[in-house]
Amino acid sequence: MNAPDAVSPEEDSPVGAPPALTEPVEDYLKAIYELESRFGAAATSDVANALDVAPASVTGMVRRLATQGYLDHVPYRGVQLTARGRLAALRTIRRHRILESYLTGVLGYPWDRVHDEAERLEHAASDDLIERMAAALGHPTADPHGAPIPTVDGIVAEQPHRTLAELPVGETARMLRVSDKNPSLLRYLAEIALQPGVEVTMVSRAPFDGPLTLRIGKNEPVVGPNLAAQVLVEAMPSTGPRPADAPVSLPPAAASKPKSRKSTNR
Amino acid sequence: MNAPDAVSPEEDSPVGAPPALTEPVEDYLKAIYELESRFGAAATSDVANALDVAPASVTGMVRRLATQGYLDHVPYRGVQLTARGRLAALRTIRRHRILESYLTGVLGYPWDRVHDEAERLEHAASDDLIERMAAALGHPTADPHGAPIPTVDGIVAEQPHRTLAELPVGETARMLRVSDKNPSLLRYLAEIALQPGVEVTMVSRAPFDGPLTLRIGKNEPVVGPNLAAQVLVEAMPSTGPRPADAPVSLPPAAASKPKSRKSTNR
DNA sequence: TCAAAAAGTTAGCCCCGCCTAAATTCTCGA
DNA sequence: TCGAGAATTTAGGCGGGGCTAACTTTTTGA
Repeated sequence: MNAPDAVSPEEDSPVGAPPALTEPVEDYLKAIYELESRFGAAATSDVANALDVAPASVTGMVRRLATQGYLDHVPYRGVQLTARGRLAALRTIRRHRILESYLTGVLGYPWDRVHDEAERLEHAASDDLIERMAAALGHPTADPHGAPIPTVDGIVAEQPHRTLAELPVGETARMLRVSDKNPSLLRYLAEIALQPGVEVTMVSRAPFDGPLTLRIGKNEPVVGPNLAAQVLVEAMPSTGPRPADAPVSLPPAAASKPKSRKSTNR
Repeated sequence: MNAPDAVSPEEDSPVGAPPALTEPVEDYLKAIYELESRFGAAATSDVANALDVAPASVTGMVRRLATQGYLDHVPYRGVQLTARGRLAALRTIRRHRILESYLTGVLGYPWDRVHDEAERLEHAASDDLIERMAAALGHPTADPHGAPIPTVDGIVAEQPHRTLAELPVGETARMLRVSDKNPSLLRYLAEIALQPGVEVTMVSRAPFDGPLTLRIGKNEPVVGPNLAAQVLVEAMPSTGPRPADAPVSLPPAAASKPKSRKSTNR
């Protein structure tokens, strides 16, 4: 029997099953998503930089992804995810963050070493495995670095925030989040006990972009403005009323199981 | 400075770090290892069959792996792993089996569903992760299907065995092992409680290759000779003296943590 | 305003895995 | 022993993902 002309005789299931993206494709979508949410758009060179490939390679991949409906591409202008692309990206990000949570929460990984491992596992783990891990952790809403974990259907609870560098002298805020991509930064933060959920006070600020003195618990570490700019804290002082509209993602210091959590640095 | 002529200016570290095999390469080596230990040699068509690729593809890959020193290839004759290839294969197999053990032992996977998951994860998990999982399980020596887990330096404790089909009427033996690759078989075995470590008695045997009646605990399931041929049991009746030379791999029913283990089938 | 620099794209190429079709070699039974 | 059929290899291709070099477009600052 020959194919009828009405029904598209494509090979994949009608609806629901995602078409099984390749590893590089997942990486591109994830990187573009992150650039987009950071800068509003993703430039070719930024994507190239993020993925450590040549700009020409990005152009090629972007064209392919555009024809497949994952993104819109205006030549020389930039790239933007479609709803489809965004969902795919968020799926990968969910996997990544749940994996990071599991590795620290259950397997005792230090928080500076989970990124690379999750980066590889996120492409290999089945949905079933990811959900089992999430369940084992009590369905955490943020990863060990404070990044919110998207839901299965791609909803992310982004918290309003400012950087620690912006915290006025005398004010106290709760540490919210830090990038998972800089191991040595993470090791240092662990050393001064600056982790998501912890309260930090701006004690003083040296002039001309000089070092900042913080109070964290009983200690008063002095940090550079560079570092402080990478640490996100709550938008409002913790004494103020919490904004009721934004869904609250518990930072993992509070959200993760009372499991060991000893020695986050090695 | 230009390269001196004595030292090979290759890119990888001098010794110790394996050169990072691709996923297909790991699959080929593993498949060839398994065929070799089952039949003494690996035929092109068997490899093609095991990996579900065309025979011509196997020839191509085999040539490449031979030039890289993972195996010896005599055209039209067959293929054999070198020490290097065997070690690489065993590394993958170790990962696979530890993953299977972890998935059932910690994450509650039924034993018929771990194979596919492990098949993907084995290429992505770091050595560190694998060893953490092994440690969490108390360093098991066999996977949930009874297959021995190679050590880090590639030593496998193969147990002497016979198939359940060969067990004489009236004799009892301990179930040792079954392939992890046939989910429906595994589900059935779980149903009749025939799992590694369990004692099984051959009650009777119908003539002309007819069905076999077993005793497992209080039950007397009747199974076909086909099924029985796929189940490995101890070589010696459990009443005889255990051979002292062969290192004993505890089957996971005894070896794995007293962790839940509830509901191995789903 | 306008030219140089920066950013992006095209052209052309490579390697890895895989495929089919067409040889070639091996094996086995008549 | 010899020829058909089975197994294997070669030839020729393909797509994915990556690269460099050369070209175009955009941006920028003098």
